[in-house]
Amino acid sequence: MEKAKTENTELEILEAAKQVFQQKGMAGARMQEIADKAKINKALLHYYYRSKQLLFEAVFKNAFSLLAPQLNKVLNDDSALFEKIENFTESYVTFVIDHPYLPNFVIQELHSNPDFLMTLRSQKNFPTMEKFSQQVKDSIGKGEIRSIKAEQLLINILSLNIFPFIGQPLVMALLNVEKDQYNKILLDRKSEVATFIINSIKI
Amino acid sequence: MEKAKTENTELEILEAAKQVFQQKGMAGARMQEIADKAKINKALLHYYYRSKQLLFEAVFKNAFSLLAPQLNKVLNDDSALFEKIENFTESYVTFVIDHPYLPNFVIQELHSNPDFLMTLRSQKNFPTMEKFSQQVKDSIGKGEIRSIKAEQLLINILSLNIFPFIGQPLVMALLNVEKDQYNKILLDRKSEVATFIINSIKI
DNA sequence: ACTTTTGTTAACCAAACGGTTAAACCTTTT
DNA sequence: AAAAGGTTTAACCGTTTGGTTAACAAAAGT
Repeated sequence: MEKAKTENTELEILEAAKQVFQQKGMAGARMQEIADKAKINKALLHYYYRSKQLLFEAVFKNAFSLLAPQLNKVLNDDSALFEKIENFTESYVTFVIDHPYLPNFVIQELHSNPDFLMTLRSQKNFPTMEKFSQQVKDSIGKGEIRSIKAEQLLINILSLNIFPFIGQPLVMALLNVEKDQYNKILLDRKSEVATFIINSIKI
Repeated sequence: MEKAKTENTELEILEAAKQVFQQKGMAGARMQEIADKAKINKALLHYYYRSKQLLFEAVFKNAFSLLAPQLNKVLNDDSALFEKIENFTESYVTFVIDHPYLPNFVIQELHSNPDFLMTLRSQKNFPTMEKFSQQVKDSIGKGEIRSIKAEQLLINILSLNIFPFIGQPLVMALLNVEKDQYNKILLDRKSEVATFIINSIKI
């Protein structure tokens, strides 16, 4: 248990920072609030992470490293196309229930820090299109699906899965439903989305 | 030309505030930056809008009042279902090209101010589902489309149209394309999205 | 045992922030 | 032409913010 306390503090800071940054974003987050949530003195934040910017980047990279495997379920999984779409839709909903603020956080902050992607892309496990593109071409060749560009299909899959969470407040208002009811609608989408996509592309 | 100068200043402030708020959000926006962009003294911001909060609300309501008619093109237009989907997809892309930061801004800020919707919902022209729900039921009854819940279809339509803009930085990174190329992909979606949806639901 | 390193805190600091004030500057009214 | 009213500004104010310091406590090394 030598370094237990040290590593513990460092992780507790990261966990507290994750909560605050993901809910309020870089600009809205306060170092004092993070310190309070981690139950430590504010100076410790700087002892472990130097600056707000670096702490934010630690949180962001950590968040992206959780999101990337999800995206790879579409892009680099070995399963067949239809099965893959079903799996991703199923598992993405579960993923977001476990990390409610994460996708919104990543997408929002990428908007103000587009340069982050340059850093992330060089990292290993960064999702790439090649395998998925080939799979789509093959499926078209075999006559399993109609002709469609892989980029467009990918955008459609991501849109249908991710937007319902990001646009939640707006959609809830349009549908005029409360949180409980909206959650049921989201759970329905576990099957709805896959059906919708496959229906559109299968021959 | 009596009140020309006054109204001009007020509108120039609103325009400058729109740019700053929509790019940086409520928390990230600075009153000084808005004043600089409007080329006036910072005190004038408070002279016309009292506080940052009220100026923000003016910008937000203005933004939503532009977005609402777009949503009504799906929900309260008189055209037939397929035609409506085509029209919306076509006009939404054009709309976002004119107001690049707007949808992201509205959706993001609703996330931190869910209470705003209460205010907005009471406003006239706030989009409602009734007409669209009925239309979907009718289309199913006539055998034009397969059975699908109106809420799910609406979420699908909105997702496919809105997400490609909100998730732009992420999707650009995944597709490994630059802005020019991504814009071409977005323009392709003008037809792609409508085709995708109609393919999925038509019998 | 004691010295050195690592972890933690209270107090502090300069800069940035939203907001206010009082005076100057225009227009319009009389 | 001068009073009156609305418009604009420079200077200022109190608070909050990210970040630092110096002293202290707890381990680790010797």
